Amino acid sequence: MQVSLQALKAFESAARLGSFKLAAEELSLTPTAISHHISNLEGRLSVSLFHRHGRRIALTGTGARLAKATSEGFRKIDNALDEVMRAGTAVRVSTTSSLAAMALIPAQHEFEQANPGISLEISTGESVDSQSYILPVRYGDAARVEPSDIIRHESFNVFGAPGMAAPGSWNEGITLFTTQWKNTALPEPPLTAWLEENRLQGAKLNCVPFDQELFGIQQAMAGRGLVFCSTTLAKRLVDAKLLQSCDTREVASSLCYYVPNKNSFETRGAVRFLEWVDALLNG
Amino acid sequence: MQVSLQALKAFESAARLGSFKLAAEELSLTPTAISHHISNLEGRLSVSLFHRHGRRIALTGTGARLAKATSEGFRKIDNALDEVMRAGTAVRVSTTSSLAAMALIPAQHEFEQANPGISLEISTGESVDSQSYILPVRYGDAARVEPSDIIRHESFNVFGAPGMAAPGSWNEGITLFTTQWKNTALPEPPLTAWLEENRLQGAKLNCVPFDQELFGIQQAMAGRGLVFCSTTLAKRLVDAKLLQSCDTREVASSLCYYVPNKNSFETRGAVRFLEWVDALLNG
DNA sequence: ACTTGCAGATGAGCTAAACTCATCTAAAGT
DNA sequence: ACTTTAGATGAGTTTAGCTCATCTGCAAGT
Repeated sequence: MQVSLQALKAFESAARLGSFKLAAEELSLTPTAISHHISNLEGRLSVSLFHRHGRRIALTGTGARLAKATSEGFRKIDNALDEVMRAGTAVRVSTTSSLAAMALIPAQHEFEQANPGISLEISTGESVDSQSYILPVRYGDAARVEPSDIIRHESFNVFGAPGMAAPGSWNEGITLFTTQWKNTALPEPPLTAWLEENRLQGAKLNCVPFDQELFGIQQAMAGRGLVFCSTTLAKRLVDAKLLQSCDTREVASSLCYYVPNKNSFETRGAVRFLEWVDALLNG
Repeated sequence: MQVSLQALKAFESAARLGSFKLAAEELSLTPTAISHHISNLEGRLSVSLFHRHGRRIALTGTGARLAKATSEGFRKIDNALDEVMRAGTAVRVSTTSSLAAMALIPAQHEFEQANPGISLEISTGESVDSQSYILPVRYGDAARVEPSDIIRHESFNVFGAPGMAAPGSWNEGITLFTTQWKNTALPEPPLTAWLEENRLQGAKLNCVPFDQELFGIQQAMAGRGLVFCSTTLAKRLVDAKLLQSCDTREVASSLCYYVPNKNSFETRGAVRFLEWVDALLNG
């Protein structure tokens, strides 16, 4: 190889900082090493890169041109490296508020315990969703999604706080929190199917819709009524006895959680996360 | 330092060529070295960069992203390095056809003899002129040029082939080749001043203009007449006895050869060339 | 099915590149 | 004039990076 990349790195740093001493600090080397590198470089290129006026140095014209190119080149490489490095030691997941709040965030610590060295970042919101290196967990119509991308087919049931859970009769004018998505492309929660399945078509229900399942669940936990929601979201709360189902039978829906291009996520962290989330939701 | 730049270089090459073997050839290393570098890199980044299917390798998604950035980064650096390296070992000069053909090119070999390790490239033409790392030697009006940029104030005289050189009388209807620049911004060659200086205002001259001094000089050398041209261009031919002056007195002109921003050329080659060309034209 | 050849992985050992230390020089501040 | 600071220089030391030898697994030829 003609010129040493380390020498170039030293030069780039010295050129940018205008001092061998500072470059040495930046690269955790001695000023001597920088000096050697640069004179080596100047020798190989038979060009002088710095003017030396005693202890003061200044780039020559050629030096300045080279510095510009090396700085840009190394910056490009360093940025990519940073991204990749984060991809190796962290998984960045974006998902719906409800799944994040009810399932993923409460279990986040368990993931990190089970996978030391991989940190899990969970975020919600549109803006985060489609940037590169982010693993999006979306909620959608199973019929419109690549089957191999699906991580959980959703079922629904009615849940309530322990005291509320088993109403003597479904005709007492019970408040039932339901969900009405803002996004009209999403299939409706299968409330009529559930009423049929449980032979409660005639029940006297006071339905109160929210635009996110999360809110209805919180209302139910607080004892303000029952909630018709997905079993996935309720699971953890049921296990913790903060919520219980009403001896009713759950019904399947056409909703599912999925990860677009699931199989294209091949980093260690992403693979572990996908295994873990599968166990969490389906296990 | 976190990751080794040589490892990145190895990775970049392997990614681009799709083979450790070919990368090894490109970098003059053994395939083993490439393999070590890449597994080192994968270890440090805790990411796999290549899929291995037996003896076949393919980039992972992460690998492809990193490869794109490293390729671009290193390409930028390598290009700059190439340019600088040429700047150190070669001077690239552009100038007028006349100066190139009559003065610089004939003496090119002498420069390279006197400066081993520096090669001199001489080119003419508009397109070459203002690209970076090119040292342009231009012909122009001394009054409009930064004095420190001037390398030669031009004088003019009349020359002819040895047989032709001393006409018995200036009234024999002599053919005189002159120059009429295409570029009207250039001062005219000082023919009237020369005629006055030599008291030949009344001479019977058959003036034939060309748009470059070169052509008139060639005509004169071929014995077709005399030429009114700059002493710089004639000098070498006079020394070689291919041309001689007519016992007339030369006159100064406002024309000069100059190098824009002459003092900003600080490469070894450029400095040597400027010293040399000064000696060549003025010495 | 067996052989041969090829591409890459792995581990040990060696070499040269890269780093540091000690010493020196020149300029700038005190 | 004295001290301090930034860098140059040369010799000595460390370690990153290379090669060699060996091993594995696939694919193509016989």
